Amino acid sequence: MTEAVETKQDRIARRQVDKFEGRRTQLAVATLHTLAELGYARTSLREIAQNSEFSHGVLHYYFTDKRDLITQAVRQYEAVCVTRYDDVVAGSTTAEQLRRDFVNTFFATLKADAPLHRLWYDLRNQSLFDESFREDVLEIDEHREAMIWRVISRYAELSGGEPATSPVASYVMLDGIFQRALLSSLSGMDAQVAQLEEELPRVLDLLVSGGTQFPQATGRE
Amino acid sequence: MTEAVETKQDRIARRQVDKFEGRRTQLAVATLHTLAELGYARTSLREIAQNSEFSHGVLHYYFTDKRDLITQAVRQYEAVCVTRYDDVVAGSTTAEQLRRDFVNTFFATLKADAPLHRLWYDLRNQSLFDESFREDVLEIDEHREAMIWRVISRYAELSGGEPATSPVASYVMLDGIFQRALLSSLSGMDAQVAQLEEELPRVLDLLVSGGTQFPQATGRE
DNA sequence: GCGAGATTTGGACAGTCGTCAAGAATTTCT
DNA sequence: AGAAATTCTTGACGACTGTCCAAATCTCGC
Repeated sequence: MTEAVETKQDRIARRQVDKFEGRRTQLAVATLHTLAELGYARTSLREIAQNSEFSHGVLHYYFTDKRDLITQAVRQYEAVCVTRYDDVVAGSTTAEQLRRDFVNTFFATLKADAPLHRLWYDLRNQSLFDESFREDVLEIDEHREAMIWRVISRYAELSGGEPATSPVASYVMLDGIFQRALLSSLSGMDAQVAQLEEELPRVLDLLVSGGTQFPQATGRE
Repeated sequence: MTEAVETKQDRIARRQVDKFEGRRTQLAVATLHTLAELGYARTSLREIAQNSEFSHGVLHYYFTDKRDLITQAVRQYEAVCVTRYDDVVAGSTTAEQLRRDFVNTFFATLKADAPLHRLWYDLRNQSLFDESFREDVLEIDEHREAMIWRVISRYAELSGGEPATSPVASYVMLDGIFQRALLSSLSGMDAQVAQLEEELPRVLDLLVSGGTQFPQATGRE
């Protein structure tokens, strides 16, 4: 039988593949940092390499393309961003606590991860021009929407209300607030950031108990 | 007196200045179209010149910089975009009519001017990385906010309600819906665009009559 | 219609870009 | 330890960028 030999070869091959994948993610992380710093338009492969411990040639050893590299970096971003409010949802036992923790986390990540967030908006915008980004962008946006919907539906549950809008509407409205707060924050307009922070709890109430209730209150469609 | 002579020279000089400014706006329009087509990251001066009837060298005769040129193009955009709902506000006599006309205009320009809108979001995002764009972007965003607030406050007036959020919150929430509808539209996800269109009237009601009323109902602060 | 000034052209420049390949350096296997 | 395979560096390439400039063309007052 060749089984024993194959498993041995497989082990070797798998270890090599793992190492290969390890370097890929390592370089993807360096790419992510460079993109967050410079934005898509001004990020070059040589600049990415300088933010890693390798030279620029190695990027074409691990990635076929610049597109391949950036796509991988975007996927790295997703892993970081998409579970941001899960602890808030899991750890809250009252509506007031959930609302407070959500608002705090919202503005904490706004300030702490501002470069990463502006990168996301940059890449999402690129997908409006470059079709090859669209698939990944839409998938990440779905996950972000689901993340927000977990907050909204849990808040409705705890407060005894019903969501007032669809999942997608809830997400994009809160995302609009986040984008504006990000722009204000990076522009040093602290007063406006504070105003939005003060107003966000009221918006949350608007989205779950205000006005006519959203017809289909169940999840995605 | 030299007055007669000066007015004559002035006439000549003014005509030349007018001609100069005319070319500037003409080239700024060509720039706007190129940017809307390719996005900021892939727009080059030679590409802009090809979309005009001149050669690439002439751009440095009328503009000092690439930045100067793009800034001028952005200002061109503002003139087009910022009065979009004024007719809707002026021509509506009932809340129902205003709501219907607003939603229709909202999705009409979404589809008709999609390239222009994605350019705006592209440039607004650039300002997150490039400080030199921020001033113009913030000014345009203020005008857009004021434009939306005219709709919201008029709708509140006609419906006998009060705005439920601040001007900035109303604007960014509706803008979030617009961005998402734009992405969905460009991605061919017509069902989602239709869903948002169907939901927008309810969102509008949420923003003026739903939940607790916004404390300071007057204009900008 | 002439001539001075305004306008436009097209090429040259110094950089930077993504991509690639040849060879050095390193790791891994026997 | 030596051989084989891998990983990484370095330099080169053609294409493209923003900028600048000398010369060609055009405009318009006289």
